[in-house]
Amino acid sequence: MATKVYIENLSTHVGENITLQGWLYNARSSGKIKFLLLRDGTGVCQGVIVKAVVGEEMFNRCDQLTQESSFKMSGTVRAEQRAPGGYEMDVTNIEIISVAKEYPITPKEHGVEFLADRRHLWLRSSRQHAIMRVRHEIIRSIREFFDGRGFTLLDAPIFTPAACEGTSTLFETEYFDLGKAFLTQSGQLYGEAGAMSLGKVYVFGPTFRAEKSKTRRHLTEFWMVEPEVAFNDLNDNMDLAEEFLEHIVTSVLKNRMPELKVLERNIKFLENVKRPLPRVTYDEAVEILHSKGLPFEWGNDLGGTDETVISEQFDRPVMVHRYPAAIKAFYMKRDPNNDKLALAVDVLAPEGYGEIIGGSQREDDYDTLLARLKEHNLPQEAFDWYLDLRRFGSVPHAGFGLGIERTVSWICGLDHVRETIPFPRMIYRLTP
RNA sequence: UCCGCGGUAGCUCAAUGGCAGAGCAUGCGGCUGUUAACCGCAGGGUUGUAGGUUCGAGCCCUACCCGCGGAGCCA
Repeated sequence: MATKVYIENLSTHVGENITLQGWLYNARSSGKIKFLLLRDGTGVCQGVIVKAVVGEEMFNRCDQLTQESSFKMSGTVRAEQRAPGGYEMDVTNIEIISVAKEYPITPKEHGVEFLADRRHLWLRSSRQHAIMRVRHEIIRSIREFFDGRGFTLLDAPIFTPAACEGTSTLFETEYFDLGKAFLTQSGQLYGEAGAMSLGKVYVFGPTFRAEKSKTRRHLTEFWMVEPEVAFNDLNDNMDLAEEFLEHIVTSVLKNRMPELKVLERNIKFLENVKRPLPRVTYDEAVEILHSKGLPFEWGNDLGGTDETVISEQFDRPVMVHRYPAAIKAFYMKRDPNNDKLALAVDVLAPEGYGEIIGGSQREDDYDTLLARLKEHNLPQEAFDWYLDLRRFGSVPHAGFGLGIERTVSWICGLDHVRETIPFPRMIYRLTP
């Protein structure tokens, strides 16, 4: 048996006799020559099989290989201008591992519903493969960013006793003799506790929303990374967010360009993601909307169309800060210069991808936070531990949350978040 | 929850109220450089469900089922 090699490493094996292991991606044949496209998870390589070289028996054996059949292919690696990856193999031996039944996903077009029902197979297609690799690079670079800056990963619980923000509809479940438990919608409150111990932390895990949202931007289960830093104010928070975004996008451009090419992503907007990112206040954002003729009333939250119009004014992500406090969560600190405003910041991605980051400086005064809890009709007992963070050595602190799937969707240039996660969970989809 | 759109072959889609079709996939045959290969032949249908109008319904009408994406809410 020749050396086993991955397709991504073919360039170091030119002229050698090696073996590739994988699945049949596609096949073309003539009377005396066949072309087998083998994919192995790292790439696709075309094997050239000439009847006069391998003999009639092996040549005919290849006909058993249906789409997605698994097999081994041995032969000599050769640089080839015409091959998509730059290399192909002159095959001398084929070993069939498993012949695939008729594969439902053909190289032609399919509808999203058909593909979603076969998500476990859809993941094998080149486009989904590319998205998963970009998703991994985004997550890898996020960890690299925080780990390289003295942050500690702090895992927040999935089961929580009450809503974090009091507004969203949550999934609930029976929890032994303790009544109801809810699936977390955010690890932030726990991140704040971690920041008071470790200074700089990030929570990274799945979150759940039971809202009946049916849009291209919503999942019921999605991943969020939430840094929280003691002694940071809103400006520090925005500095961190823009450096963070720059790092993620730079990493993807550096390490996943072939995948972006598969996705036919126009990288113009990605290359623009450099500090500083533009910062506008909510008031200025409202002025932008009015100047564009949109009927927007001060005090409302920005809708999807509003976000798109604002983001179109800039060539890179834009930070909108100091929102009306009335439309933001109870834990956000008010602007000392204007009690109607919260020290909040949202980052809007370009090209209409909407909000990818939401964050704020947190209310650090005990009495004020207690009053906010009452204003929002939240049960004080459930937040008693959270109030403790203000009882025992409270400090200014701030943080934000970045939605992984929306970020993947934006960087890949997709039109729906359902393709950004291996097995999406949506209101009408729990399978596969 | 509300608004809008859709459901025809395994898949993607056509079909003025008048014989239900094409491409791909599958099977068979052909082809020595194919790039979603190409050429020929073949099999493949309860037009989402139930009613109604009509000489005649995939098409028009009513109800229901399922799905899609937009609003709201949010990442």
